[in-house]
Amino acid sequence: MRTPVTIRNVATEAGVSISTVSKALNGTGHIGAKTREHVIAVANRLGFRPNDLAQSLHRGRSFSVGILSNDIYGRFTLPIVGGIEEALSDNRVSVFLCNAADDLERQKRHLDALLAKRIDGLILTARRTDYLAPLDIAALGIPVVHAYAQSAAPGAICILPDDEGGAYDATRHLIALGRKRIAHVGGPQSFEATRLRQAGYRAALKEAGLAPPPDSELFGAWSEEWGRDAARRLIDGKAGLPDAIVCGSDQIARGMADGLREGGIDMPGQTALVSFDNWDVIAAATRPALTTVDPNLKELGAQAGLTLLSLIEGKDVKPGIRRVPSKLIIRRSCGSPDRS
Amino acid sequence: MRTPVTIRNVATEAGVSISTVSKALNGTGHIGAKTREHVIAVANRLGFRPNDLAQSLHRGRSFSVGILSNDIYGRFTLPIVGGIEEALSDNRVSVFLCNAADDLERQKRHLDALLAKRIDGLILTARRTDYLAPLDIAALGIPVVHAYAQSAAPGAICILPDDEGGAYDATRHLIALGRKRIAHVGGPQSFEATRLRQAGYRAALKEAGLAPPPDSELFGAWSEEWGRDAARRLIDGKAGLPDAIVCGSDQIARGMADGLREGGIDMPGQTALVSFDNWDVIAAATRPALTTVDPNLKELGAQAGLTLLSLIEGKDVKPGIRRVPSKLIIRRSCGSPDRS
DNA sequence: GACGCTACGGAAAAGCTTTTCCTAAGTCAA
DNA sequence: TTGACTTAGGAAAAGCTTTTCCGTAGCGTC
Repeated sequence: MRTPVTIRNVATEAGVSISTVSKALNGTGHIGAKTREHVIAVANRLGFRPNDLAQSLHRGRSFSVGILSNDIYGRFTLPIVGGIEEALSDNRVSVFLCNAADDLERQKRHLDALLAKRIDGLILTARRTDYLAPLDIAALGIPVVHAYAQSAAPGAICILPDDEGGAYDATRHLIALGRKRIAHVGGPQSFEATRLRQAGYRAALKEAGLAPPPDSELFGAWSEEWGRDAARRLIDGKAGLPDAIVCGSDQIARGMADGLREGGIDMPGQTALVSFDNWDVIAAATRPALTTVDPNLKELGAQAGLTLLSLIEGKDVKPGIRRVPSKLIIRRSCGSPDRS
Repeated sequence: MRTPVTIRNVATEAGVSISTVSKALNGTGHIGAKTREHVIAVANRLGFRPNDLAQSLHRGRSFSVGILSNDIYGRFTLPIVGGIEEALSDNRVSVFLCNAADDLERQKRHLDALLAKRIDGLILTARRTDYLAPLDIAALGIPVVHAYAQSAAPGAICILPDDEGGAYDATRHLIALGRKRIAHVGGPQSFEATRLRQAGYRAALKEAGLAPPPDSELFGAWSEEWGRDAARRLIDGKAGLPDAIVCGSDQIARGMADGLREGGIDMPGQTALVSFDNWDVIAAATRPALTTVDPNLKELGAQAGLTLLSLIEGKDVKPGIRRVPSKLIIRRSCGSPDRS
């Protein structure tokens, strides 16, 4: 392990003082052009890289932030963290990743370490959008943004997906394709996301002068198995087969597609499907490939990162919930020309 | 944004010098018990948290490391990074996450930032195990470990999954269950992982005095579609249906299972399946649920983290490739009692 | 030649902590 | 009472950088 080159090494080699090196490299003070060029050449030759820790000590800003995730293993985490990392690294800020893992003791340890490292700010992420972060953010003394998580703290800033708007758009899309008897098969009702997606579905129906068919708003697990069960219920139901189904997630939709196909239903001919998540490994592999609402999680992460940056820079940011618009990804399951 | 409490604030409040505060809090030097208790009480009351940056400057170690991932969005990344993070945070080391995204310019920027922040070490991860990191690690001057990636650099340390051993175990398991005509349906031959899994399958067959049935070693994409195609080829093949199939991934196996079921084949009765990845969203949802090789990626990450820690602490670590043993996760597809 | 102004670079202070060296006070033994 | 030793705490230096203040030299003008 090599000792990094310090400003003193450069000063000695260049035959000037350390303040001259600093000024030459930073273009500050008054350093003659010849001296400046000479110092820069020496610094480059020696591979001098200023010690960021020392700089941070002096400038009062570390150009690092923490991501404290409550679910580092969850599939939503990847695009969110990816979006955060990209937005911040593009702005010279490095990102610590910490996994709290639903463990308050671990969370405390991470916070202690991050605060000791004088991070400029913190982003909290969770597994589900209705997660209430158990954290006194005011006591941290640094800017905090919640991404895919909420907070009971006054003045909190939360960046969330637009579940209601996404379901509204997806249902509108089906209506625009001429579908009239549209069912909704959601996840667990205990999830706010389930309820918001249902609300968006209902809003679109209402606006079109339609109503949900009888017994066609169903709820179950976030699983393919529930999707297959729901398919059987809709095939066997007294109300007749819906001509379209809004599924609460790609997994449910995949089960629904398998169940309908095995029940002899042609998709999207007899029944069209749309769903949520744009979880590619599922959505693209389902037969037919799923038209699905992409919650734009990478963009959500990027907005969280940039919002935190604004806070760090002392800009005014309006507190509260901000919802990132989703995108409808068209594949075959809805029956419109495949645009993917 | 509140200014953090410094050691000077504590010294002033406690009526002692800053060196006394440092000694009292660290249990160094000679500080009387009464003075020590008083200083600690004041420090706690003020919420003093030593500035880690200043400490790092003095002690020459930052207790932070970098993870430079070449695929932050890939599904292998989650458990690897999770394992790294957990192992290191349990040892007081914080983890920077950086996404190089197959972009040498971005990679350079990240490295510059990390080296300036005087990280203690670096872990490189990639999307595939045969990725050769394009990096002169000797020039970094800090310890480096590769996790799920390789390096042409002499003395490099690479932690990889045991693809060959996992396929060997899975195939041995099928043989132990009495299967005799065992096919192999892998991913792209351009992947080292495909070739190693095939080698493990062949080793187990050879050891049992068996041979691959004719036309039963097939290769295609990492996709369900390829799995369905392969199912048709095996059903229609002249060699007769194999009584077991080793699939190169869960995705391939899922397509295989769908293809076989739709071709009227009973699984695991007529044909048993094993596969690779233990990608839960696929493996558990496949009908029948997949017996699959878990490459133990979280453990791989943990070992990478602990290996880096040993390097940082100046311990002797043998260079080269280290393979983390996999685990065979038993579900229904192999035909043995469901132990999951 | 004297005075004033500006460019230039060095020394010192500052940011925050830890460690070392020094000094004073207290205690004990002769 | 004196000398030796130990405890206790403060001042200064160190880690690495940036910034400010100061002094000197050079140049131009009167």
